[in-house]
Amino acid sequence: MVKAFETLDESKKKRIIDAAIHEFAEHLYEQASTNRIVKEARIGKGMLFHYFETKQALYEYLVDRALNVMEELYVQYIDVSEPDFIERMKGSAKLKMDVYRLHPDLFHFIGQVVLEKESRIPKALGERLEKMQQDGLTSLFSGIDLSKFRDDIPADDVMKLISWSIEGYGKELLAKLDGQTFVELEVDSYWHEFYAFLDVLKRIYYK
Amino acid sequence: MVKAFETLDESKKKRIIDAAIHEFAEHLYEQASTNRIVKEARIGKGMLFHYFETKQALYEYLVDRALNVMEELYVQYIDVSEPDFIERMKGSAKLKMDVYRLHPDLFHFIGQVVLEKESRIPKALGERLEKMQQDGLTSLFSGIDLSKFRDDIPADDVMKLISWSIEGYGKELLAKLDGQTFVELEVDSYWHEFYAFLDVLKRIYYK
DNA sequence: CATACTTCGACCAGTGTGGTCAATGAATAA
DNA sequence: TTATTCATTGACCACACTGGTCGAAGTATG
Repeated sequence: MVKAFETLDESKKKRIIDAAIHEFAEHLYEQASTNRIVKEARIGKGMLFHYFETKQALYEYLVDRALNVMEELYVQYIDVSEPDFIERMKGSAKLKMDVYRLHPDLFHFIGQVVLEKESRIPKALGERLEKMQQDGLTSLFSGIDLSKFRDDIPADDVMKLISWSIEGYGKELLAKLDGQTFVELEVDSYWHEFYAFLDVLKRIYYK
Repeated sequence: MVKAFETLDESKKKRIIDAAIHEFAEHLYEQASTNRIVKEARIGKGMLFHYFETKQALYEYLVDRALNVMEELYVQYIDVSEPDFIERMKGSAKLKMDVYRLHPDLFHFIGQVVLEKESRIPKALGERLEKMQQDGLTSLFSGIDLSKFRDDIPADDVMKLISWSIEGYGKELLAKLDGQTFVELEVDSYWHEFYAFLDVLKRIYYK
């Protein structure tokens, strides 16, 4: 029963969740191994199946948790009232990069869940996930003040071009940061470079 | 011995190669199953190990073959004498998309080979692969006439922005095309749209 | 008929799977 | 103290699948 798991002391709980997320982040459901999870979490095999009835139940618990975390972070970063497209993208990009840097396993885990062809998750969770993706899109592209864009290129194209450019920039940055650890100050300097990059994009694509 | 395999009638040979490439395209080396390969190729298990001594030998044969195909296509599409950046990118994009559409398994297979952390392939093959990647980069970015670019943005940044934009466009196009089959005429219309898109990029990033 | 080559798939030992359960330890209640 | 309850372990289970082997059957050629 999950009850027993919830009343566990925080550190052991975290160890188990981290180990499980890590395993499911690196393998699809079928390939993920409960043996490796208990080993990494440093608990006996029996305990895992005491807390969660089956591998599937564990998986659903993790998906639920991941969705909660993401939904929480989401409102913190995305400002749908901001009419400037690039400014709104700024929040979205920060969200993505922060999640990636702070919780890389969670990031990959959600990726795997989405990727899983035969959806493993019950309808309710699937709908929440889909809603999250849908909201992500609409909250990025709707209610934008299009009049700021240069008008020799259709607004839709401008938004796509800007998105792709930011995506490319983010990927390059992530590759550069890969494996490094950062003090706050250094991270700040990367954000400054990013803001400068966004200004370049404004110069290119705004009137 | 590979000799016996090479003297096989073409259709059976193709069936085996296709099945094997397909399997290694969808799984990493360890996860790829010789059982599934022989099943898909409709041959007995014994035959596979008659033609190739081990799974590893089969794998290396496939990598070699894939490299040959890629090297051949490569010279056909990339014109290093073209000084116009976007024109050169055009060839590269066509190469990528054609390979993806015509030989999607081969495309993914090479991806898996590159991805494989502990390199499975002998040094000689590894060097060929690395050379291919290296050449791919240098032949895209060196010898470009930078004077065409607008000069309020560093040339390096312009090239990156253009690359990212084309990449994004390609990904969107591929998603749109996913699963569809095309007669030549329809494909042409997509290329025309692509050329128009490249003209937009020229308008944006060239003087 | 004999010889050689092709083809098959049952079989091998090994590894790993999700899940169980008898046994022990530890804590609490009487 | 003893009795009871719950936490915890890891050996163990049946099963699935692995890369690779090999004896036998089939086929072609001499």
